[in-house]
Amino acid sequence: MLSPTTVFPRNPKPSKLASNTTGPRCRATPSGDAAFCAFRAHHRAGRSLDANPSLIPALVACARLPAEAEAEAEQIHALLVKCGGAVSDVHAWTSLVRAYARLGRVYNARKAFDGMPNRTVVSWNVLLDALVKSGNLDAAWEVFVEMPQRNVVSWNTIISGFARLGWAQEAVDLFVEMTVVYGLAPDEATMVGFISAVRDIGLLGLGRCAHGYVLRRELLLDGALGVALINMYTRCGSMGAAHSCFSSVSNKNVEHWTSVITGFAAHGPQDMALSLFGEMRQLGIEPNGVTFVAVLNACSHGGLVSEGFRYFSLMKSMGIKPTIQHYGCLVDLLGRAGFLVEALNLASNLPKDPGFVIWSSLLAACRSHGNVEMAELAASKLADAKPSHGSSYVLLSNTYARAKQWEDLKMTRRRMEEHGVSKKPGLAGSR
DNA sequence: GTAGGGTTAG
Repeated sequence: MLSPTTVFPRNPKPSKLASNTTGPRCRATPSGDAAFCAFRAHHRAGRSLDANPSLIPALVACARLPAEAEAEAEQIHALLVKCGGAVSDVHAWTSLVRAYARLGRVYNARKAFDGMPNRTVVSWNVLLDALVKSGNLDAAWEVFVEMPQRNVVSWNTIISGFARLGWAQEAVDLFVEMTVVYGLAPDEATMVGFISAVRDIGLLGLGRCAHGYVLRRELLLDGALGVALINMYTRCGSMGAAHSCFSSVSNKNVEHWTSVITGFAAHGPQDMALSLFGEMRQLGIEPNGVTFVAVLNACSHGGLVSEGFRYFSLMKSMGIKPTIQHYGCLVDLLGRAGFLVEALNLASNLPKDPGFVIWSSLLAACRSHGNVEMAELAASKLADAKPSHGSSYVLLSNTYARAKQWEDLKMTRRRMEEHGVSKKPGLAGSR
């Protein structure tokens, strides 16, 4: 850690923000935030932390820019440690807990919280959020139960936490408890968490009810709420509802567009996905890497091989770095279209480990194009990547069945039993 | 001057 007396790093270019600050002249820090500058100026002028009017803004900046503000955050951290419990203001303490949390120092956040002279429901909510964000749902739940008061924000934090970390049913139950037992009115953020949970369970009817509530309350679809609703409908395969919901969003951002494009890419018509992508670009909305996953997926499901590679080049020319998902789409694109050798070539020469999704995509392509030899290769790669993956055996035996290789089929079934792999039918699938 | 939300390859 840096010592409290280390000088803040200097930036050769003074920022616009810095010239607006009062107090002694100073230059902007590399993070470009005037708050640190002002904080440092007051510190240099000999003010104690408690009397530094820029303490909270500086801590807020640490929380907002955790990556860029690391040096600044470390120094404020050091100053706070040195001053012990000198800071008495509950807002400053709360900002400190949040700054630690956003910097990934959950232990420090907890320590600071424990040392607070007094707490408000906001302080509790900050701690709760810190624990949820760190993925420690057990600790978060303990805090939620222990809190002296809870408000809508507390409920939203725990509900969205459960939903995000894969506990959708629990999130739905908590939503019911909040609304029915405690009589609290859900707001935008509550509905986002609830609708995401409903989406994961696939409860379209409950999703429609949630949409109805959103309309009655006239909640804004501009932000995350619109995205959550569109996504819920697309995952349930209700593309008509997804599209009309998308159309009703007044200020569409890249995530609204990406959600609806993802839906048409998966469920068709795929040219709808591509024309929406064109429309989006004409409106000047910048696609991101996720948008291109959807676009490539549309090409793959629509059998548009050369278009897919054109979009892939376009993506790179826009400065977006391809990820394993993009390569996965390309392998799928080639494989589905019957270019099995090219697909295998691409899969074998990826910068990263292809992972089980790519091998199972290739295996599925081998099955539908009847290439037994390559199917065996893909199946063995898939078994290496994910030994318990039942679909590997199923796809392979389907391939043998198509090729009428009954002995190989029997052997595969036997191996499946030996490994204790079973394929659960229908809804209770591998997810 | 302190709190909560969303899109990703089979």
